[in-house]
Amino acid sequence: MAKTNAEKTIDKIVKAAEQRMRAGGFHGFSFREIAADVGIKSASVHHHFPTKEDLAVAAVRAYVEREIAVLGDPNDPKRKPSQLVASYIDLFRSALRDDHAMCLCGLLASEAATLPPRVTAEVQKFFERNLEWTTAVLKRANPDMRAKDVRAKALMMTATLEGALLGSQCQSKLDLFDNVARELKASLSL
Amino acid sequence: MAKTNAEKTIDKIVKAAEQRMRAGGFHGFSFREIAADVGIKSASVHHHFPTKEDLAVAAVRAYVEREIAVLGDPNDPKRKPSQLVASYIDLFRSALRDDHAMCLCGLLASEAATLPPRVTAEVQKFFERNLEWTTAVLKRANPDMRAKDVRAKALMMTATLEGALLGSQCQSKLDLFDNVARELKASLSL
DNA sequence: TTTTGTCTATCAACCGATAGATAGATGTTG
DNA sequence: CAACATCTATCTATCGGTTGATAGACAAAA
Repeated sequence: MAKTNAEKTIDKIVKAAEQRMRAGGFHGFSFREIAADVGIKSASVHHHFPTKEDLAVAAVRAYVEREIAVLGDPNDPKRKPSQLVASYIDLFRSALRDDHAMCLCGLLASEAATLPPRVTAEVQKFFERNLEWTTAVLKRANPDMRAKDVRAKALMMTATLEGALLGSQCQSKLDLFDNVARELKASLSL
Repeated sequence: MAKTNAEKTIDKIVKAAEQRMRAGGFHGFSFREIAADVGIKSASVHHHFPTKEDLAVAAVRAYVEREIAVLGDPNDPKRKPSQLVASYIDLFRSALRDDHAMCLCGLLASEAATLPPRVTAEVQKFFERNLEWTTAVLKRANPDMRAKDVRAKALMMTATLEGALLGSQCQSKLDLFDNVARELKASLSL
């Protein structure tokens, strides 16, 4: 089923909002900038997303859905846990290498205190979904480990990657990220 | 030597700017908000800090100097490396517990792409100074390790703590941070 | 004909920044 | 010491520009 013109416009708006937010956060972009990116007027953006909160929520949802889809099933027997971890790391790495940008939800999480409530809620979902996925993978890799310890390892994995993204993009050095990723892999003993 | 009234005002402005930025980033605060926090008018803030960039630079500098001063000498023979690491972790933890806020430089690093150049430069210095300190500590703890590996471990330590701050403050759960911190300590084998 | 997506035009509020007045502190000179 | 001059920190008032958001016209599509 082909997309209607309206759906194409909406996709373009959401994509532009994601990119702008990944560069400057929720307070760092405007409807007029988004409109210019897409090639329409700001009133037309408001027609699809009445408020800035609506637009940000849509952008975060799309981002999270895309991420979860790329990661796939953590219990897929055709993929080894070590491969899944590697693909998880590579997902974060690609944000830096391909988009030269932060993880959208990492950036928004840091602004959480000043975000509209529904945006904060969507960002929280990102971390919950990540924790489910990473916990499932690490549970497969460490079947004998206590659930609490698996969870702690899973938390650390995401935290380390988000933090590595922070530091690396500030200094725009991909090798910083790679050093951290290598060390992380080692500490997970996979 | 006592502080003049002007110095007191400047301190209040810088402190307010730090707090506002730690909540909403560079694009998330205004001169009028700062002025209201301090109890003066926005024109008076401009008198001390002509541009927003100037104010942000001053806030970051003060933040970094304070952090380095709290950490102290990484080679102080009276403090064991494990104690120094514990105090480093606690520094990040206190941001969450006492201020209910992000690390200023962690937040600004994520906005780096849209920051005025001198602000980005100060934030980079934060990470450089942190890397010097953590490398010195971990070198003491692992005298036989190759310098490159020590550096990687040091990078991971800061990255993990910044990332833990991100996730924890978004969900406003201190125990998330503590779980990550415990796991980090374990992986450093101290 | 109704619905939909876009437009133009506009709003009040807020933004960073500047100009100029004023009062008080500080310093200089007779 | 007294008188004058300068400097400093604040104020009020305002600038041009931007912000998120709304109203209403219009054309195309269903």
